[in-house]
Amino acid sequence: MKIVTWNVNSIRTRQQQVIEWLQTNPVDVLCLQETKVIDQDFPRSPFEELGYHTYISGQKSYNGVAIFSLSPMQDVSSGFAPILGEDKVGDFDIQKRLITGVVNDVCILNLYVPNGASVGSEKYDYKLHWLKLLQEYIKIVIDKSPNLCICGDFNIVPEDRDIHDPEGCKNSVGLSDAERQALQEILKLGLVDAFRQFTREGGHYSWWDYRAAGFRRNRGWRIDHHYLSLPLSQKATSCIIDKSPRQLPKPSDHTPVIVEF
DNA sequence: ATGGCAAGCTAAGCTTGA
Repeated sequence: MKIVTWNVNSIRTRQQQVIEWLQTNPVDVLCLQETKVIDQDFPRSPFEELGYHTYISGQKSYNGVAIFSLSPMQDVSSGFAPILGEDKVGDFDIQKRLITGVVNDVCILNLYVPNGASVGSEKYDYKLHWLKLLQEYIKIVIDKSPNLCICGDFNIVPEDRDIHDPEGCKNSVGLSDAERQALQEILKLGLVDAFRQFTREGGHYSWWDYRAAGFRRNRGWRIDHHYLSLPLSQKATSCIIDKSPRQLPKPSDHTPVIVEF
C-alpha cells in the first residue's frame, strides 16, 4: 500500500499535474494540502474518473485538505471537534487543516499544520496552540487505531539535517525550539518518522522556495512527513521523495513524498 | 539586511506562504 502526501498549492492550478502524476504513480491514497478551494468548486470528477474516491475539506482562498483513495474510506471526518469536542476546539476548526479516514485497516490523518508567519507573532502562537490540540487529538486516536499514518505538511523542520542551511535559517519559523519540541511531544505518543527509517543523511527536502532559485540551488526544507504508529512502521518498506513534479513548469513549491508498507 | 516568486481575490494591490 502506498500513501502519498503532497502540498499542491492550489488544486485548481495544479489539477493537470496531479492527474498526470497519478497516471504514472497509481498510488492507493493521495493526501493533499493547500487545495485553496471551497468544496462545491473542488474539481472532483477528473480524479473520480481515475478511480479515486474523493474526500475534501476546503475553504475560500486558503488552506484546505483532501484525501483521494482507490478504495472507499470509512469513518471520514474533518477538523478536531469530532474527537476533541466543540468546547475544547473553539474557533480552531474554521481553518480547514485536518481530514481523516480509514482504509484497509489503516487510519490516515492528513494535516496542513499552520505556517506560523514569524517566531513570536500572533500566527506563531496560533501554530503552537494548534499543535497542542493535535497532540490531544492523536493521544485519543492512537489507542483506537493501531495502524495509524499521520502525514501532511507539518511546516516544521525536525532536525538540522533536514534543511540546507540550519545556521542561516535558525531564526526562521519552522525551526524554533518550541515548534520542534511540540513535534517531539507528539512523536512521543508512539510515532516514527518513516523517511528516517530508510535515509539517514541530510540533503533531502520536500519544499523549495520559489524565490532566489531555491530548487535549482537545492536550498530546501524537509517539512512534509509521514509519521507511523509502531505496528505500521514495522511494515514499512520504503519512503521516498519524488522531486520530479518540482521540476515542471509552474510547479507547487512542495513535492510528493511516498511511503509504502 | 532585504527581497526575491506564486496564488487567490478582484480588478491594482494586498495577503499569505515558509
